[in-house]
Amino acid sequence: MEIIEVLKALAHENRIRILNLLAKSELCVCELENIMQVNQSNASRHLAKLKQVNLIKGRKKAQWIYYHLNEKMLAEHKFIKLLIEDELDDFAEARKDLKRLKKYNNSSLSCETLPESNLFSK
Amino acid sequence: MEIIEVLKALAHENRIRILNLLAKSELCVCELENIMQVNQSNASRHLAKLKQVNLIKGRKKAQWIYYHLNEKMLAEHKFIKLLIEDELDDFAEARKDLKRLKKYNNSSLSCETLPESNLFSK
DNA sequence: TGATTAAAATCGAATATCCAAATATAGGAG
DNA sequence: CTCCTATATTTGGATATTCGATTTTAATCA
Repeated sequence: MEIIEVLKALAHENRIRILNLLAKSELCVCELENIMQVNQSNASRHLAKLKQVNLIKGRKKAQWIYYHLNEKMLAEHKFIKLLIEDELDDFAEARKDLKRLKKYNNSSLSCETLPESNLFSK
Repeated sequence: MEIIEVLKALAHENRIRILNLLAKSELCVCELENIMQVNQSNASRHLAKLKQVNLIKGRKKAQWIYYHLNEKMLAEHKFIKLLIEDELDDFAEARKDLKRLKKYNNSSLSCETLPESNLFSK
């Protein structure tokens, strides 16, 4: 594990937004796409970079891959945990993401029904 | 203060090495140049980026500018403090820098005498 | 089997970051 | 003032990163 590589992985708005969301709940690409309002290619690419440096892990379930934070990594590198938990409150975009996550959780949408919905009026 | 900008400033080997050194002692550009064995332009450029996001501060003394960590920033963003203090032990280049810093401190060299010395056989 | 769909990988283009070398600035020292 | 030296900035080119669009892979299901 090369610390500089981890820092580079952390130094992108979309990747920080993903970590912020995954800290609240496990999510798959299609959910991240909708909540963050980015396209599939973008979400997937940034997830790949986070996975590459072991910040997140994927868990396959049917045709979806649910991503979650790699707790082992966070335990071994406390600064990352601190960053995600304590530093994102005044990052506007991350706050909006949490609002949309809440809206999504309150709806009864799921991966199966997301495509035909327009919860966030794409 | 934009957290993403700070993360970008942190995501470079030479800048992390600078922070690692400044955590041990206040240093000017010519000292960093010698200890890190990079050229003047390189040291200066990375210092500028660190200063731009408020991670370090400069203190002018005669013709030298001595740089030190911005303690206020570290106090307000604990994850940075944790990163610098706890995560660089197994970053080989940073360890070498500390050895050279020690060697420099044990020598009786200073900014005045550095140019004509060849402590690190440039 | 073939159609559908989630996710990953690839493409070329745009943008950003990096570098060393050269130049500029600014503050002593003579 | 002029020369010298520490530091900063600019330049031009190389490399890296990012992007949306598209294609590929792999799993599901009719």
